[in-house]
Amino acid sequence: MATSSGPRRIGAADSKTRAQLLDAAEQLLVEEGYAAVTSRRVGARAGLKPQLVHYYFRTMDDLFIEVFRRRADQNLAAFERAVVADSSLRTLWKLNTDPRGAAFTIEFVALANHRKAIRAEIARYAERSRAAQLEALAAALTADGIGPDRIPPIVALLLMTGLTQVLSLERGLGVTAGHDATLSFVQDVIDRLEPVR
Amino acid sequence: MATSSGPRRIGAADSKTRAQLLDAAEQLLVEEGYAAVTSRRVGARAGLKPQLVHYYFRTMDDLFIEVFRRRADQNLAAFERAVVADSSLRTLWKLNTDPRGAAFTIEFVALANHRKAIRAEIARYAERSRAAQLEALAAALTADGIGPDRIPPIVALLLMTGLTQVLSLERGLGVTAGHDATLSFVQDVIDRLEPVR
DNA sequence: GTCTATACTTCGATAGAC
DNA sequence: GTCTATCGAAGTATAGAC
Repeated sequence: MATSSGPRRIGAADSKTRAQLLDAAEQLLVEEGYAAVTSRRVGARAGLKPQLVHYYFRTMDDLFIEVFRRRADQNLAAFERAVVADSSLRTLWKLNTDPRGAAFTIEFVALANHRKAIRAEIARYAERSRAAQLEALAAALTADGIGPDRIPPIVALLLMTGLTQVLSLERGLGVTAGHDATLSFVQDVIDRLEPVR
Repeated sequence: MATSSGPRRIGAADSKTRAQLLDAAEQLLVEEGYAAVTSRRVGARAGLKPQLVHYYFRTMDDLFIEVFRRRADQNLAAFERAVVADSSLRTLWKLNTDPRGAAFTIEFVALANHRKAIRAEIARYAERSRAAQLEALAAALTADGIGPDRIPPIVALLLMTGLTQVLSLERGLGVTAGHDATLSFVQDVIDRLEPVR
């Protein structure tokens, strides 16, 4: 049952202003970390009044969730488009090492660590993303003649994900010793499995 | 040259009160994330006045750095003690999968993302830790008959680090599909290289 | 070494006029 | 849909008495 005067007005989901606020929030998040994403600063970055943040998003958590969902959906769609075009191991590796979005991911994992609503949203995306990647990788390994007895696809996926993750994380710290050697080692393995013609 | 009245008093490094504040800060960090580590909450957790935080640590950044340094030194010392006692691949893997300190690491990486002084401190530790682990892993691989032509130690190290990292990160999100299969796969590999007698 | 007191800033969120 | 105005809470940091 609604209260007497209505809980509070909320802006339309297809508003242009709303999209501008999401853009501003995402920029701040990537450039300065989630602590910089406050209603006041998001408003200023968008050239709008901070109160509009609370008009379009009930709480700051809602804003974070919408920022995450928007980007996550885009990433997943891009991955699936790329795999349809070319599902080779080489392509999957290239998609995984794409550095864009590394800062984005780190911030959200940190946020997830102490905000339940956000953790739930990220977990849902992680599972969807995992399923899509596992399917693609399993197919690529089979095509290259690597059966699950050699290495189960899930193991290969976790190794690949972990490796790209640790590389981008260390790069963020300015620690890059051994990175080039590792990248060319992986590239050699792929080149041997999938000779360039 | 010191200013007329002196910049500000600072507490002794061996103070018991100071150690209590560090303990409180570390607990808050692990349990609730770095956003919960405020002078007021640290003071309350330690059963002390919040102003004492500023007496023992000039700024909150200084406090974070001391928290990090203390734990990092302990971890590094423990690693080196363990390796001296037993430097097998099996032991190195076990040390790496130890879940304690996963939350700790995540919080500091997030912090490093937007606080320069902290990033520098973490980078220094990452390099020291990397060198120690690389040395130990290279020796273990050699002892097991795996030459650098099979897999360069740095590659093996980044794979191992990345894998344990992604596993603990996902566990934090509640996403654990495929984890058991992956852990037992790694265990099988180790068991084959280093048969239990 | 610890206390009280306090200056100053920034935050989330809401009410109500336009 | 956007504005002004504002409340109340929480944060960092400092000064100075005890």
